[in-house]
Amino acid sequence: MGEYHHGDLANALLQSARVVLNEKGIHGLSLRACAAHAGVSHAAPTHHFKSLRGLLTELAVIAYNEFTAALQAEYQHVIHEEPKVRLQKVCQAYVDFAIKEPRLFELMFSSTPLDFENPRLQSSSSKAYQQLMGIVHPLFDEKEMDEDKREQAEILVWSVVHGYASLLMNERARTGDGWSDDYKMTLPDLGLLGELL
Amino acid sequence: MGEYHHGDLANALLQSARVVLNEKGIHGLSLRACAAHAGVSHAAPTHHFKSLRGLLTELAVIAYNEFTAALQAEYQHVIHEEPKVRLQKVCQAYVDFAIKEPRLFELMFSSTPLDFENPRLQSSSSKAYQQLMGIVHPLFDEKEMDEDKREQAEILVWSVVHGYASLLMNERARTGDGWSDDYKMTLPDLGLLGELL
DNA sequence: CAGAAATCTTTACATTGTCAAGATAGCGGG
DNA sequence: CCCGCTATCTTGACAATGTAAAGATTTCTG
Repeated sequence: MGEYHHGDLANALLQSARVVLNEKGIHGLSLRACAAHAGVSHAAPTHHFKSLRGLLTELAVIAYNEFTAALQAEYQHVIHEEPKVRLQKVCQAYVDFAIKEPRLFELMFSSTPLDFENPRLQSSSSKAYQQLMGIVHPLFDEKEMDEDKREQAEILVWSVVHGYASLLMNERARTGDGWSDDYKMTLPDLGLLGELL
Repeated sequence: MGEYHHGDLANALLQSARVVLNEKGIHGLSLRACAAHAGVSHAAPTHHFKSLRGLLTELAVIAYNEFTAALQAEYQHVIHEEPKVRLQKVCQAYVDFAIKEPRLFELMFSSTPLDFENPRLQSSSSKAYQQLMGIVHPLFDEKEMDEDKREQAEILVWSVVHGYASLLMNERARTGDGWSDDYKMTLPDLGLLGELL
């Protein structure tokens, strides 16, 4: 059993962590459970990640990277559409990621104690933000807005899509991980806000 | 030391829980810490709340009630203003609650394992939702929208204010519980979305 | 006023994060 | 070829925590 020098135990543990995360949820994820799933001793993870916090942080880095990639992929896919459609579809991709990887989304944006001093996490999370804002920004080119208003409007767009995804995940948690009403999986037309406000 | 029959230990423990929550954060809140703060033995809380989950659930009930009360108070305060101003100010009250009681807001909407089967929690949380929707709904009276669109637009309004508050709390967690940029504490004018979409 | 019920304490145990010490493998220098 | 060095992993241990069981104490009830 005691195989020394696994080769790439750090990544193997991250893979195990992801499995455990999806099975047991974020609060069932323990260092010892990851170690057991990877087939190593209970204290092995400590030598690769400083602590549980360290492991969750590295997993969050992976999550942010996949999240950014998903947004980028959708953006490339709809790059020739008109601005409003682009925005709607990229925002839908935001929601889709939360639906497809609810535990990772939870890890990224819930109040999990991550190490925000970690430069890897800072980089990956700020890239995700820059990615989304880089997509939203061109929408303002036709409008007449000063820089302050632009930034505020960008934040509002981010807020609405993030809020929708968060509330959807929240409802998912309440109703017990199963969705009855599938129609909520599609983000409503953002133009409705334009009609209203 | 061993004073039996405290009188109202359940509420005393909830008060202690609130203090501990504000001091140590949601992950530092333990049954034993609450018991110690209330001056009782470490196993006392179990007899009033079934488990840690039970205590967090009751604390969330208090949080939802205060949240609803805050929204209601602001609504009464601006009831004579025009619809858009009403909406903006009530949404600001939503954000203000998150700013004033960040730990309670965290408890309510983060991925904390609460007992959503608890009828008290179901009641208090759904009341908060009904409260906000009851405020948003009159805004649609002048508009021509069918019922489906109305509901979707309501959800979007909820999403934008909740998303803004969530992202603000998120940033607060990253920057270490201290705000440098105070301007973010005021929700941007929702009319900006109208100009854009 | 005595037994019963409610309330709290004490004791105990499993789980977990984390640290320290030891064991094992791969590696380079003689 | 072999000795020692370093990285890697295991074993053992300890404190904190949730939680259950059993005992002690107070209040209630008939």
